[in-house]
Amino acid sequence: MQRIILHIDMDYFFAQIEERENPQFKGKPVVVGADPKGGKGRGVVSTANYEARKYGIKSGMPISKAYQLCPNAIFLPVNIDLYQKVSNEIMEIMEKYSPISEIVSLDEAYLDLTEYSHILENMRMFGEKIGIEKSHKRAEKLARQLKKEIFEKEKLTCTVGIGPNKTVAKLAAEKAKPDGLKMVKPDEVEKFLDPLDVDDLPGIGPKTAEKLREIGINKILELKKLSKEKLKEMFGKVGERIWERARGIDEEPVSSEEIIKSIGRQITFERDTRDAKLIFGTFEKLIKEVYEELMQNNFSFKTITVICRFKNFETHTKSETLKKPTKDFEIFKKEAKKLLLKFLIENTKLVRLIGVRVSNLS
DNA sequence: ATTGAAGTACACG
DNA sequence: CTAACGCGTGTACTTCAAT
Repeated sequence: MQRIILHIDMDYFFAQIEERENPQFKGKPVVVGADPKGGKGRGVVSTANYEARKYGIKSGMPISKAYQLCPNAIFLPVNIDLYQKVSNEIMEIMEKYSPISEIVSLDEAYLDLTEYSHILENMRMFGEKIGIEKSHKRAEKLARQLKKEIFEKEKLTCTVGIGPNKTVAKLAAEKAKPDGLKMVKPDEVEKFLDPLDVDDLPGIGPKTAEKLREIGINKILELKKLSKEKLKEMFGKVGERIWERARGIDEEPVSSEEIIKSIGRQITFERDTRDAKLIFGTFEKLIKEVYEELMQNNFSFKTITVICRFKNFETHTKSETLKKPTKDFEIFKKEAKKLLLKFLIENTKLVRLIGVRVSNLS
């Protein structure tokens, strides 16, 4: 079955909302993220608008580096409640366009329009059977309409990619940003993918891209020369997915069902520390937050994992799996603290980050 | 031989 | 002074042990 998948991606989402709320920011570099604290901040950039990007500022970058690049930018904290509210409104609009949708994050979603086209075909609307060509025309029209509705109701722009599957739709959107609309039809997939960089493909991150670069592979066209077996040998199971994606093959369905598999919290201290009072006090807060979320979902847990990152960035985990699933807060607290204490006993380095996670939920 | 547990690596938004 | 690297969640891998 030939599908028609849309990927909807809001443009520089957090920063665009801040521009909307504060029109005086328009045309100026805006950086949403951690507090730069005069260049000493420890967090990272969440989103930067295009003016800020001109200075080389990108999401994920340490906020201290962003501050170096443009100290005069407008630095704003992440107002997640506002972004969540706006996101909900947008997703509600989006979901009217198809019963098959998938929300990926606050600012990204997929829609499967195949059904829609299919229904039209079978209905023989307007007295004629609608062929694949017309289905694509209709999908594009719907995408334009969706963009228009989001802009009129929310005063925010987005980019829509259309393709035969999620991978191609996402890449199409990626290449059409900002405020764009791009359709890649089934017979155009190869021509579209070949010149792209390998790390454009979902599943290829910095490490994988570097390994490929080492053997002289930079573009997807070159990546296709590697056999499935070779990629499997290099990257395991992921390698096979890479082989498929390089050829525009991706059967992943658009699906809204999400199963929570773990819940956790972690925090980086303002300064590296060995202060037991501070460490355990902070740890209790994390435990409480995790437990609260656990109870909101009425979950039992079986496995507790404690994460500890030291001054030198070495990160370690310790975990314990209980005999039986439980929802008991005291057991959670006691076991988690026991694990954290082990770290503090076997290691005297300053602590940068601590975290706690529960999994094996039921 | 299979399963489970512990710990780590990597990816993504 | 000796660079700088958050948070939350997921998958997959390796290693080791128990059944």
